[in-house]
Amino acid sequence: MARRPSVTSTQIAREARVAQSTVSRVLNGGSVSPQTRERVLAVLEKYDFQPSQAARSLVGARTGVVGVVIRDLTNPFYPVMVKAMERVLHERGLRLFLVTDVVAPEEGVAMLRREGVEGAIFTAAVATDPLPGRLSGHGIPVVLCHRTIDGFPADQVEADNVEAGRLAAGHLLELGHRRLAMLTGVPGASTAVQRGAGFRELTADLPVVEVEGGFDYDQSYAAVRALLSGPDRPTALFCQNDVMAHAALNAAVAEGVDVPGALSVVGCDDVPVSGWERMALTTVRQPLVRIAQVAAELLLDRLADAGRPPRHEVLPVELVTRGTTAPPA
Amino acid sequence: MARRPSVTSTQIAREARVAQSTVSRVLNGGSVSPQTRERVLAVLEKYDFQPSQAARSLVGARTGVVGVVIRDLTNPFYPVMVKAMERVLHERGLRLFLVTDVVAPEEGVAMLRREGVEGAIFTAAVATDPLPGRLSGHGIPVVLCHRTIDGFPADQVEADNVEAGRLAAGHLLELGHRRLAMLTGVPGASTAVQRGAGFRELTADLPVVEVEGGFDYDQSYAAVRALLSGPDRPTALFCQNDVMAHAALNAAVAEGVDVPGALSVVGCDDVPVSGWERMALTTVRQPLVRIAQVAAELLLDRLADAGRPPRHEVLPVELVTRGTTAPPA
DNA sequence: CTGAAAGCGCTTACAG
DNA sequence: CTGAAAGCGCTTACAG
Repeated sequence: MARRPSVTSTQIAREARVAQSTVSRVLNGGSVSPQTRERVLAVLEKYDFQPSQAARSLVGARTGVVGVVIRDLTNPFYPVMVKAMERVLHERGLRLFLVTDVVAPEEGVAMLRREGVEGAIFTAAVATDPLPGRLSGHGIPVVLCHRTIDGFPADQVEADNVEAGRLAAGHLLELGHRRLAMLTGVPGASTAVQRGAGFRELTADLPVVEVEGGFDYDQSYAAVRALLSGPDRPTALFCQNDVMAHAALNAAVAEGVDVPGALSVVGCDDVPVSGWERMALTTVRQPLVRIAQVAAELLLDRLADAGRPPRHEVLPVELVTRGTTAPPA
Repeated sequence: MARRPSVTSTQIAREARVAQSTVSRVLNGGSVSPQTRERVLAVLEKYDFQPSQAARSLVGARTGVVGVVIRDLTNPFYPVMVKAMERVLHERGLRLFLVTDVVAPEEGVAMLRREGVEGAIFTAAVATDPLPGRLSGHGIPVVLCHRTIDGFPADQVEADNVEAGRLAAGHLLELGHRRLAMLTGVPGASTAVQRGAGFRELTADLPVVEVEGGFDYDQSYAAVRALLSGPDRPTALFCQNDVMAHAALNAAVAEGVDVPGALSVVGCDDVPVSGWERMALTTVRQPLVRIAQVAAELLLDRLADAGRPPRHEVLPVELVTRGTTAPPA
């Protein structure tokens, strides 16, 4: 049950006939004579010694841990981001501590603080979310990634979601659609707000049926089935993210509605699955990996210079036309 | 840069006019008089105090951290497992430290040791993998989950993969297929070996074309396109996991091969995507979530009793018939 | 270059 | 019930 290191630096020191601080120096690149270093290294290797992070964190200036708050790891979107962040963080010797929706939000913040994270990246904050504020209130740097909060005094990075909405609307309008519907995301999420705003900007003179999908597959599937089986079925549907668009595509099959023959569907994100021949989703691509990288880099920069004014990066998006859109019948 | 707790238990103690050890006692449920407890609790709440895990781990009997080694988080398979494990581990107050393929395997083991994990769950070990052995060699309990290693002296849990192969073969044979192909996984992975063995058991008298997909989408996609565009195209294809089956389904579209009209496809796993109307993959379901739960439980039991003989759980599978299989033309 | 010492923030016996 | 003290395994000045 007790989980104590099998060997400690003190034991290494004893066996190498040096002071414990000398072991520490060869471990951390302090000045040590070649002979001594040699001797210590030999013992280090003999035991395959690994210094305790707990002790290091406790005494050192930094813990080397960065928190990453993910909403739902099973959304194909997030693993891609986590991987990208992990790459740049790991390169700089930082470890990452994942907090998912398995723990309650409040508990998540407590965990991050107990863990002594040097900073945290939020990937799915909503405007009303008190957590990022609470963390930075405790002096821990926060980066808002993918979803942002207007006026939040921190580094933020996101796609040009307004433009994404415009691109989707423009594409559908150009094809000749006039009976439009929009499957909306989580109320209050910046991505939902912005994508919706962009879409409405170009469709202001048209009635657009709005249905809430909450960025969730099951909710969207049910909502779209209801929409398609009801009266006044739209000829085109803009989904505020790809997961909802996939749900829509499948719901259409279930309802016997041909896509794109009887219904055009546009998504937003361009996750890997959307490129599959069986899905062939027309969507607006956002630079997923790049967004995650920038988030990690913003945090790194912040850790290097706490006084730097916050930056807000907005990355470009592009329409990817595939097989789910066509002119109305 | 320095990441020190904003408040320490010593400061709390001072403000509450008690000894630091008393603060520790109210935190950990030691015996404290109601009045004293009240007073300390007030200060604790005032600062929203969170004790340092580093200090706790260093002094305490346990770190409360469990390692989970994941091959590729972007395979839809693993997030589901991680989530399930996290649920049961979190319930018992354990945190989980994720190691993905972003770090080199050797480095992964070193990280787990530095982190002082009380145990580790491997989700994608292969027979030749030295890592599980190395970890348990350092006295750290290991559980093999999903993929197992024959004769490895540790707790293991997996699906009945041999039966899975049999079910797939039986289904295809029953439909009347005689020109079969199999898309194989990572050589040496128990899942690949067992599913392959089960499939061959029922098809021993038939020539079965084997193509290596390595459990990887891109590799499988390329392999299946080559297979379908070549001579002697099979009428049925068993894919040793769903990701490869999805690749096959999409490759078939790319090659203009109708499924199930000209080609039947069977997968293995039954990940969520396989149930989508657009995919409708006939597959062998393995109890993903249950496997992950059992893995976590096995580790918990092991931590409670290090001397218990290792258990090896094999969970049942079932055929899920959907739209990608039919009699040969 | 090297050692002795202090101290990080806690938990855990040990007295009282 | 409560406090004083030891100690977890390290890093980091500080002497020599």
